[in-house]
Amino acid sequence: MAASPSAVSSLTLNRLSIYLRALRHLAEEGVDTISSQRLAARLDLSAAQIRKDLTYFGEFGVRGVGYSVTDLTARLSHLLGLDRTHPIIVVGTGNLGSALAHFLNFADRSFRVVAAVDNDPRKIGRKVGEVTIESSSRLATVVRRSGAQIGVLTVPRKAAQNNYDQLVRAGIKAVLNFAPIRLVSSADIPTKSVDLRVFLEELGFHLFQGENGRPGASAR
Amino acid sequence: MAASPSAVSSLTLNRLSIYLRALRHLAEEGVDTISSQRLAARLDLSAAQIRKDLTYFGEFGVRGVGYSVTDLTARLSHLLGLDRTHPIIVVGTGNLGSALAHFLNFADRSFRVVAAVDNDPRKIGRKVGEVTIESSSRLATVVRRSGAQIGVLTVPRKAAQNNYDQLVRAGIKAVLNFAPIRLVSSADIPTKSVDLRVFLEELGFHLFQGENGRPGASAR
DNA sequence: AGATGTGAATGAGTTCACAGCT
DNA sequence: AGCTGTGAACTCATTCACATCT
Repeated sequence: MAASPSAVSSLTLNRLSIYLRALRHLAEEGVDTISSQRLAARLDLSAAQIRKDLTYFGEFGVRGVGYSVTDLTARLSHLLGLDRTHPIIVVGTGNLGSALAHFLNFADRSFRVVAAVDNDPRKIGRKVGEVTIESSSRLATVVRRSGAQIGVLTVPRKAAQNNYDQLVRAGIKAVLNFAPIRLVSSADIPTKSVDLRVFLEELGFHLFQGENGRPGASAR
Repeated sequence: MAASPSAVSSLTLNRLSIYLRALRHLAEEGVDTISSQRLAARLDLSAAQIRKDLTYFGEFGVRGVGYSVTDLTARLSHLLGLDRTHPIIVVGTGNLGSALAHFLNFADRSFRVVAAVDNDPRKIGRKVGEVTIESSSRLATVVRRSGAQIGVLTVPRKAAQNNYDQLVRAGIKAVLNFAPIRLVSSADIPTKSVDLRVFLEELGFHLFQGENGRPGASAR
C-alpha cells in the first residue's frame, strides 16, 4: 500500500467524502461490487478521477472486477477518521451555530457535540441539543474538560480571531470556521474556513449574467 | 473594458466576494485607496492573483496609484449582483434551513427571504424570520407568487431532487443546494451544491494524520 | 473481456516579470 | 517611483491511454 502522501489536496479529500457517501447508498441498495466507471456515472465525474484519487492512498480495487463496496467503505471511513468519534465544541450559538450543533449530532456518529459556549449571558445555561451553553469566558476550561478536538467557530467576525486563538491555546486539534474572516492561523492546527455568503454571491453573479442575455452556466 | 468572459471559474468568483468584504472593512477604516499588494497581504494571497482576477472583468485600477476603495466596491457589488435584492425561497425549514433563513436576512440587504416551505404539516403556518411556512405541496405556487429567484434547498437527501425539479419547473433562476446529493440539474439554471459534512470530514482526515506523527498541515 | 493502477499528455489556475501608464 | 495589466512560465489537477492483473 502506498504511504499517505505528504500533502493531498482538499479537492481529492473532499471527493473521498463524496465517494464514501455514495458507497453507503450502494450498500443500502444491496450492491456489493462497483467499478470506477459506474460510480463515476452516478456522481457525474470521470472514472479516471476516482481511480487517481484512490491511488493516493493505496490499492483498493481488484483488476477486472472493481471495488468491494464494504471494503472500500471501511477503508475510506478509516482514512477520514470516521471510524472514531470526534468531540466538537461549538463556539457561538447563534442561528448557524445552534443549527450546526443539531445537525451534526443527528447526521453522523463520527462527530458529537460535547460542548457549546456563547458570549451572551442570557444564553448561558440554556441547552442546544444535548449540551448546556457555557460562557465564552470559560472557553479554555470548557475545551479541556469536555475533551473537544474540533472547534466549530460560528461567532461574529470581530470575535473570531480571539476565539480562535483561545481554542488553539486550550489545545484544540482542528477548527472549522464560519466567520467571514481570514484567520491568522497556527500552521500546525488544521483550519478550514467556510463562508456561506460567498456561495450565494456566486449565484448572484450568474443571475446577473443571465439577465444580460447570456445563458447562465451551471456552477459546479 | 473587457467583456464578461464566457466562463469565469468559481475560484475567481469566490475570491471577488472575499475582496468585496475586505473593501467594505477598508472603507469603514477610512482607507480610500488600496494597492493589490496591501490587499493581498491582508487576505493572505498574492497581489498578482488579485490583479488577474479583476482583469477578467475590466480595468478597475489606476497605474501607479492602486484601486479606489469606493469605486472598486461599487463595481464588484454590481458584478456580483449585490446592488439589487434577490428574493429567496427556503425549501425545508429544519435546523439548517431556518438558521439560513435568519442568517440571510440579517446578513445582507442583497438577499431577502420571501418564502419558506416545508413538508411537515406541523410546521405549516409557523413563522421563520419574517415569513410564514407553507406546504411543500404548493411549492410551484409559492415560487410564482413570492417572485423568488433563488431557491435554497435544505431538505433531506431523498426529497432534494424532487424539490429541485419543482423549483426549476416553477421558474426559479438559481439554486443553492445543501442536500448531500449530486443533483441532476438543468444546464441553464445555475446550481451550486454545498455539503457541510464534507468540510468536517476533511478535518477528520487531518486529525488522523496528526495522530500518526505527521504534523497536520493547515487546510486552506 | 473487463477492470484497475499509472505514466504521459493535456488543461486549469497561479505566479512571474515586465511593459506601460500616472 | 510606484502600481496596474498582462503575456509567458510554471505548478497543480484532470484526463487519456495502456500495461497489467483477474
